[in-house]
Amino acid sequence: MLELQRIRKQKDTIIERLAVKNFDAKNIVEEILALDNERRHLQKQLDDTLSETNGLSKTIGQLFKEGKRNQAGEIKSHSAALKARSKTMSYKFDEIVKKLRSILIELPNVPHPSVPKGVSEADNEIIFEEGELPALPDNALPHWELARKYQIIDFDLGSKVTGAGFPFYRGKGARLQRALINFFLDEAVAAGYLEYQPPLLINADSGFGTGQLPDKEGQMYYVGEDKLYLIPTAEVPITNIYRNVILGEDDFPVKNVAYSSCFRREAGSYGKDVRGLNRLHQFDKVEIVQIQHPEHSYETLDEMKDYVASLLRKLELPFRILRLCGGDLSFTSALTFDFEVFSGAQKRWLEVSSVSNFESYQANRMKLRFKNKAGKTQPTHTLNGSALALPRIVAALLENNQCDKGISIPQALRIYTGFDLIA
RNA sequence: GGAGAGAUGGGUGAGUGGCUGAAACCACCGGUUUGCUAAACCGGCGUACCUGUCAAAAGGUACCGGGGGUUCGAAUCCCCCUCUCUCCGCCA
Repeated sequence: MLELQRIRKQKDTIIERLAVKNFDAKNIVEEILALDNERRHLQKQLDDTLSETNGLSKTIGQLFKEGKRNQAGEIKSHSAALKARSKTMSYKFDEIVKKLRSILIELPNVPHPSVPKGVSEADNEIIFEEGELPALPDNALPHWELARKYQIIDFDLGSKVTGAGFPFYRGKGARLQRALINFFLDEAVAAGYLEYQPPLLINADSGFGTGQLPDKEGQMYYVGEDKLYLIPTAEVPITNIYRNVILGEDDFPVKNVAYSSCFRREAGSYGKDVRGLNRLHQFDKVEIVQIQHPEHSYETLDEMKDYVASLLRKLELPFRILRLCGGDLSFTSALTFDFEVFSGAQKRWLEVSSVSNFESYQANRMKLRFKNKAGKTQPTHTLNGSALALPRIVAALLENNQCDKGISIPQALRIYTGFDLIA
């Protein structure tokens, strides 16, 4: 949610920049400003009336003490009339505030100046590429066939027990999962992140805080019996730790990491993109979250970007970094870098991480603030990134490292897997 | 799941209808004193919105878990919800 003050001050800039996201903000911004004016006007009226009533009440108390009951009675009736009036005003005021808020949350975050205009992922800007694409023989197998061949992931069994998109990992496949999780967590802790193990279900307030609700409600699994949602990413519980929190300047940067299973309904997904591990309803991910002073958040974004790159380098996977264009940028993000690894047999780039700066958009929404040097509270900036999402990493590892003897494990992972080869 | 108790500012905790945005103490910040540290003393110390202003100062309103009600007036009385604690039951 954008700050109202900012909309008041930078109306034109905001409209201009949101155009990069292909969002026509003109009308909505005008409406917000009109409602805001109305709200302020009403509040002034209401406050004045309440102030008058408070004054009268004090007088009544005084008169009662002095035993002047008759006089008090007169004022009482006046006060009662005022009260009725303030009640009507307050009702109207609440309506306006509610409406203002509901419109305010429809306004997406303003993209950073470096975000290129564009309508789809085709317009994303490749800013970095590293590693050699694997030269696999023509008979190289896609990961879902390798998974079957070596009996390390069972998709059919998942379908039987749960449904499509809920695979079983088995034997060395399961061990590989565990190895990756430990590898990612250890790396993050070494980089200064504090490890958390979050709840996998969250309440509606938390869903709202990070922006999953109300707009992406259909993407989360909902446990109606208890009014809880399964987390689509650890970002939600980890960032919401700081909902309604006021930090000190000394607390920056807050660096947290968490492994969690992630649950996504992925309603509407279909086709070749979703085969095998490419898109699942349940998957594992290690997520890094930082909370930073607004002046330093972009340095932090770079730091996180470099960190994710270091992981892929250690896994010896060819990868590239994309700067998302306006059209592909999420509702809440100001700037996002996507990481893609090349999966040799599918001959496709697969997204394995998304590192974003939300600036104050999430923080303002969840009232995460800090006291600045001047002693005023202002929203912090929040950032997060996957480091990393497992399934597509596994897909690329399996496909790229396949050879006659089996699938070889990259050096960095071997101390975690305890084996060099899946055969 | 059953029974009971409770929820007050960063913390402890007072407050059962008006003079309480809230005592006191601790923590914290500033100052005085002081070889240094400590102690002592003095002062400050919540959040949001509105008015005001170049900015401030100043003022107003709301907030004592959340929502609603009674009353001229509610932290204080009533109703609902949430959460916490204790005991019992169940259980990884």
